[in-house]
Amino acid sequence: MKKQQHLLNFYQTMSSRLGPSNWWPGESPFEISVGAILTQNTNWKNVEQAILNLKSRNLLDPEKMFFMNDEQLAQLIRPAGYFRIKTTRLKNFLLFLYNECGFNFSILEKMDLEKLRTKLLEVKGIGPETADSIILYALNKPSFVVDAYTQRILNRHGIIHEDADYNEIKELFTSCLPEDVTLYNEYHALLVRVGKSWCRKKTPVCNQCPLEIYFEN
DNA sequence: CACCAGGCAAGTA
DNA sequence: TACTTGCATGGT
Repeated sequence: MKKQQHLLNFYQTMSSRLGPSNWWPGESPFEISVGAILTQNTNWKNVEQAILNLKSRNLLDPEKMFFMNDEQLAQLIRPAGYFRIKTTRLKNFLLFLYNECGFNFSILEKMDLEKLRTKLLEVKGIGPETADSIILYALNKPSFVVDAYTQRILNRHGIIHEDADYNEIKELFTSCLPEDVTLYNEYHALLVRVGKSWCRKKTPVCNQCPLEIYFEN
């Protein structure tokens, strides 16, 4: 079967079994962007606590965080792990925001997608997944997000080779799917939900994974 | 105890 | 260029 058909069937199977995801959890483009940086190689539960630490003090605000002392910010985001490096990464991103749009996300939304992505990738601490997460989930522009779960799930179903890199996997999705923000949003959300439940790192197969069930049919 | 979590950059050869 | 290591908390 063609890869495109597989990817479309994956989506149908996950969507019908799991229902809508309503992603990304977060109340504003800024909160979503902060979450995208904090969740790098980190359990989302830990990120929630870090964001709550900021929110409860009314400090989840780009200007306040920009001028916040590094040590204070580090202590607030500590539950998210890698807290020193992530403090620097957040500050780098905040400087980017100040320079590009004066902390006004609606200006970012008007930028050309590829130009924006290139500029985000120039920020130290923002790699391809974080950039795409910000573009897709905070700015609602169509840039497919690839993560470790995506790679693992596709690999175990023989859709991609073991060492396929980020751009190769991203290109597979963008070449097979219509360029649609809602579809990109929901597809990645579903893959993460499936991955969290069924597709651990050292488990050779995705036990009871909906996609396995799809393959049995 | 080992292993993992919605990565990324810097160091080494 | 290709591989390795550091970053760190909190849950199973």
